[in-house]
Amino acid sequence: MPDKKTYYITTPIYYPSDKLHIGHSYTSVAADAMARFKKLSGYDTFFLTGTDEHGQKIERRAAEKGVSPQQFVDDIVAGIKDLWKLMDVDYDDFIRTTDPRHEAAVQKIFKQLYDQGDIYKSEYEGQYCTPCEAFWTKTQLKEGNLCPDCGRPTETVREESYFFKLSKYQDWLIDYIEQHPDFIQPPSRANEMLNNFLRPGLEDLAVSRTTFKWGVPVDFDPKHVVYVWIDALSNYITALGYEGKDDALYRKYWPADVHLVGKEIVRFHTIIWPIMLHALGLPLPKQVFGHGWLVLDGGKMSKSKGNVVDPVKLCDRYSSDAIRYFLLREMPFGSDGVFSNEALLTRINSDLANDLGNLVSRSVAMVEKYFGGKIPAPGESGELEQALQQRALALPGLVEQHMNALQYSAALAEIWKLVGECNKYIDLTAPWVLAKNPDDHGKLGTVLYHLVACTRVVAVLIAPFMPRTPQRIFAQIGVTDANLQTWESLQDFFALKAGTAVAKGDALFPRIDIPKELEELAAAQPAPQAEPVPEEAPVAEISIDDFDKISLRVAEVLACEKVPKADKLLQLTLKVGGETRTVLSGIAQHYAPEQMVGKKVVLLANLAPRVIRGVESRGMLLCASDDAGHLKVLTVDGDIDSGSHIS
RNA sequence: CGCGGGGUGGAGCAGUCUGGCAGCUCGUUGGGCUCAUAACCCAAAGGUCGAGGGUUCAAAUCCCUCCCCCGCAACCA
Repeated sequence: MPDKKTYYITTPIYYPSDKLHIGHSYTSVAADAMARFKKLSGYDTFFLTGTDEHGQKIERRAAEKGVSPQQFVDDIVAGIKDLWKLMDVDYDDFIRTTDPRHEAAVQKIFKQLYDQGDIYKSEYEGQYCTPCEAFWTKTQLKEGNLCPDCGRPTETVREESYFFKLSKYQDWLIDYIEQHPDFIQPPSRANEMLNNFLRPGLEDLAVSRTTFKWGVPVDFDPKHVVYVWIDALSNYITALGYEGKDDALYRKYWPADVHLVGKEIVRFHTIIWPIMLHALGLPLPKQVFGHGWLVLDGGKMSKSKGNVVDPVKLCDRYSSDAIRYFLLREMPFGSDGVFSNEALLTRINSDLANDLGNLVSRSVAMVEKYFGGKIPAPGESGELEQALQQRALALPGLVEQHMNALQYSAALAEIWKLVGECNKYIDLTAPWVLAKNPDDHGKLGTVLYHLVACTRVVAVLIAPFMPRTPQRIFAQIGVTDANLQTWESLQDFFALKAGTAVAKGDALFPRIDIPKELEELAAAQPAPQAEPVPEEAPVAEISIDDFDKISLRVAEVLACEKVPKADKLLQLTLKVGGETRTVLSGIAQHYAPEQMVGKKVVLLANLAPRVIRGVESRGMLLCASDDAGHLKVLTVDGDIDSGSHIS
């Protein structure tokens, strides 16, 4: 048997610090559908997913729960695997960065890069927050070098670190990207990478850490662990056995045909990863596809908004096939799409229940009613029949074209055109009229045969997208022979034998009463939860002496204007007793400048001055804010002279 | 001038690269049908294609200017 063409597709490896949400399902379902499609259409396919399990965040999460990091990730990974099972995400391998096979290979990769001089040891100077045990870059820090996590001051610390020479390869990469327009998809993402990162110049990348232990040790310098870049990205080849005992899979499947990634991590996959591979002398993946995000009605998904969409609940309620269909049909793969319950339910009703489900239902019902449940033999084909046959025969090719461009939505739309044609065909031929005249019995048989035959084609083609529904359709139209469920069988429109017994079953997708359903969903929606507050450090008690260090004054806002080019900053001119000062405050999204004028506000008056956006701010306005993001400035209760002291 | 995406009937989108009657799904209205999951089929209404200018026989599409929205970045003492 000749070797089949191979196809290797990957998802990102997810970070198991929390349960996955519908956004993760989106990527995995897309990868799964593609893998299934390629298998169906004759490729030797390999589909990899997995988890990125190292790092400080996991280490800390585990410590908070009082379990070992390994125990912590084991639990979450079990949940992730359950989710993929529920959603029929049928991966060929699940790589965990804690797998010994992976860790060993990562050490070898790291060593090789070091030996050839692409990784060198140096010092990494950064701001370190001791309580959080975390390094932060200059850009991550809050003003005054405060820790963005806990708000406490950080100190400048030099940490020994290994660095990867990205800069050495940047010109090569720019060239490569320009020469390979398909490498980064959609093309807008390539522009983003070139303009934002590559052309301005790359800095060498710190690829090891000494501040936490939960990672792959650098074998020749065990005080270091390999940091996320090399550890995580290399999964795509370590899973195949690269640098392992048996690299047959690597030799067979690498380079990958496509890495599917969310748009937020395109950067790592199109800059760091290609450079790593190139430095190792390995070929690059053929394509990195950055897909869009599911955006919720009310904005991005977040726990504090209480709008995280749980894929498990959706699948339980509507079936995983329905959810998969929605995810793949609703939006073009490269762009963001809105997820709403209403959009989901409308899709399920119109496409799945009304169009497809009802077509199967009415076709099978007529075979039962008019032909005693046996599929009739087709008679002579008229114009309508020939048109249907041609469409059905052309369909696999069209679907394949769209899938090769990762246009899932277009592929499904193409399949649904045939569904639509069938429904129309029923109206045009009016089988219930034919049934009344015994002379038309043959014609009636032709009509019903074509309906069932088209249904078979549809069932075969939707299998990659909706793995469960085809079997339910086959059961109804009497297709038991596996040979009638293959890609090849679609070349013969008449493959289905007359005389086959049909069996009417339950509705494939029961119609949903949308207004009622939306009400129930709203009622079931959990109230917005506060973000679990692991990072909130307890505030230490202070003495009255500590408080005496703080000078609070009443200040009157004389003038106020927006700071140009800053979304959040207002520049206020304040009268504090006899003195006038300028203070900047990040409240522009809550107050218009004119609203502030005349207010008597509370000023932290003895705060060290600071220059922000070129303006010196002398003091800080006191404001109250809640978890939901509301913000109010503090004012005094009634009139009192500006400059008054507050204690 | 920080980077990028977007503005097309009531809603969500395609079409823009490569100029040629403005299209799809949902919704609305009217009609048809009774095999079917109140499903299906047909028809209609509904758009100054964000604004203005330019090129052209012809612009949603190409060029210039401007406005608005969304990410990212910045910023939030």
